Amino acid sequence: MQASPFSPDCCSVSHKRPRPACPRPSPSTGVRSRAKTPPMNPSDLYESLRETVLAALAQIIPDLPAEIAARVEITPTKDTAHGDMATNAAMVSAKAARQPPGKIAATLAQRLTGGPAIATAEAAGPGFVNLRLHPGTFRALLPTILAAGESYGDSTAGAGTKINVEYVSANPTGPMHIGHCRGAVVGDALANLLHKAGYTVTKEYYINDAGAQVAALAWAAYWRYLQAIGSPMTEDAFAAAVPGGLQYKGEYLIAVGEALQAEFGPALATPDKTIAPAGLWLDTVKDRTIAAMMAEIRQDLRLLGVQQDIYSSERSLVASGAADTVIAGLEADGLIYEGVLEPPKGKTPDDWEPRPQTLFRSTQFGDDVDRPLRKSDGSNTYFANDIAYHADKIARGYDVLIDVLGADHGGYVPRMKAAVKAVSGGRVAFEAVLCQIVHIVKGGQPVRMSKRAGTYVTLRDLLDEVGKDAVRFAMLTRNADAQMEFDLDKVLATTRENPVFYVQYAHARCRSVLRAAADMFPDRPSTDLALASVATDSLDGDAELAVIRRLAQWPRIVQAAALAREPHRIAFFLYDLAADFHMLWNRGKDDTTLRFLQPDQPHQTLARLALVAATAIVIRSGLTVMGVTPVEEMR
RNA sequence: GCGCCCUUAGCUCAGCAGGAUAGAGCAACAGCCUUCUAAGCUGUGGGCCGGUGGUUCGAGUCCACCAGGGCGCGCCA
Repeated sequence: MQASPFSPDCCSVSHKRPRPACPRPSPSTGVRSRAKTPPMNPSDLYESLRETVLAALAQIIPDLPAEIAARVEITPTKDTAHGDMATNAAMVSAKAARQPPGKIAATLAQRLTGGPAIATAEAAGPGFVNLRLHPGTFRALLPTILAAGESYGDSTAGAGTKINVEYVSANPTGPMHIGHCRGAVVGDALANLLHKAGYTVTKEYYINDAGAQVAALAWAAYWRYLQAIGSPMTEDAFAAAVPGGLQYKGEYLIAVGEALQAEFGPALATPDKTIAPAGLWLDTVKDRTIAAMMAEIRQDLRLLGVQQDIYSSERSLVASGAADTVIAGLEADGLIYEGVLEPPKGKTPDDWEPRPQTLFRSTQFGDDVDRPLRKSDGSNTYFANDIAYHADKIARGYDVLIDVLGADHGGYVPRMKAAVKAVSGGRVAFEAVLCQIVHIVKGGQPVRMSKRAGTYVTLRDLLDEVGKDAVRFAMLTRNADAQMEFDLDKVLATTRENPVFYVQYAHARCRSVLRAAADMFPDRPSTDLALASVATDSLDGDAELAVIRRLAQWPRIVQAAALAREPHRIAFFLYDLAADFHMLWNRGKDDTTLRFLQPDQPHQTLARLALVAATAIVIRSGLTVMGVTPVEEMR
């Protein structure tokens, strides 16, 4: 399903999964059961401060309900005049405590001031408590990051939850085009993100190789086969004989036709080299063509940096009888009946006529209307097979199924959600991430994709032109939910306005400094691990602390992005971190004593190297989630 | 006609599960730099968060209605 190869443009859109109001009780470890057993992550500074605040709050309000405590947040302040972090603890607990928030805030501030981590705490505004941390509290994070490496920021939020992310799932009817690539990138990055957040993740591709489209593809390949063996038929004559006409006229099938000729000789045609009865060749040609197309698609995906764990075939699902079994199961549950649907209001199709159909009672699970499972020729609808496919995933033990779909499939979501609920008995959650259309722009002009006009922009073309990293990063600089403009010129720009470049450049600069340091101080190991034990007290500049403050946010960004299923947040975080780092770097332009490497100041230099190395780790870690290569130097 | 999504600075977009004075880049304006830390730096101006009501101590964020844009609406996937 998803982005059919006929979608006019590119990708698609987003979603809005009804997020479980209260993050769902969660099977084993509560995703959010922090009220009881907080999944303390010692390297998450915000989380540990939260524990401190909750402890202090519990002394002021001993009988504070757990659901109130769960709403207590520690957030970075927007304005450093307010300190480093703020908590809403007093405001959210005011009602339960029957005290004005200002009073609670004042008491809380008093208790928090002067702790091991907190320098000052003061009540402010409508009941915030602003926290100012000892600079040493932030600096202490550097050894933690350096020792943890790229595992810094890993979360335990998803522990015990198995998630299947299905994405791309393009019809195997041709090479991938730019319309597929947003879903591919978003799905892949989302899966990486969920993995980092502690979920057990499977990346999956559903091969839609059972429908009429694939039959049409086989006919088209057969035409190329006839050409390969020197058939006298004209294209028009052939097209007239094909049910539904000759589709898929792209040249990419020529090689398939030639391969068929090489394997079978003239055996698939009549002796006079015209169309043989379909029964003699259709399945064979279908097999070979689908295999060829999938090889093509997998190659395209590999070039995009996407490698899925499982490829499931709709065709084999049907052939194995699994689809029939699942439908029979629903029937046994009384969820299937023969009935006649009402025509849609306001827009009655021309050829509408009431007709009894085999229907699934999706309305029992929140859908608008019941949905047909069989076509008039007796075969399954796409939906019917998709139910079976999702039932298969459910049987494989996942707790959450996420489908990354094109926006044009938004209407499909409620019925699939209903089906998953029905099949799993409500145990498994179904979520959809919808990707909006991407408009490709080049030189200020829209690049239209039209098969008829022959301007069929393939993913391969796009990758050749701008490269995998730029494509992936750019696709993640916008919420999947919203339409996006992809400017081919801008993603190649080497300026700050190109986030791909800007972030890559920050990482390259970090690495460059570390390489230079190795030359400058050959006797002082500058590995991450060695730097974890250097004294960092000299890091007290505003720009230096700004970078560390940013690094401290990484774990909460990962967790929030994973929970919201929004991988684009990683891209924005990296951009901000890169900006902080570049600013620090630029300080050294005017004032050379602020440069990282000071040949006569080894201790100060090592402290700065610790900061640089930690920054590189977090950038690398974020880029890895996005599937973008962290480069060592800019070329 | 119905349903879902979107609407934030001139432009492209953020806004982290309702929190303080709504942010960034580009463009504009004003300075600085001409560097081997190349692919600039610093600062300024710029907003009725589509509109109107509502819920709340507090709304860009939640609810209702309206307007504009996108997608979908039986045997296509």
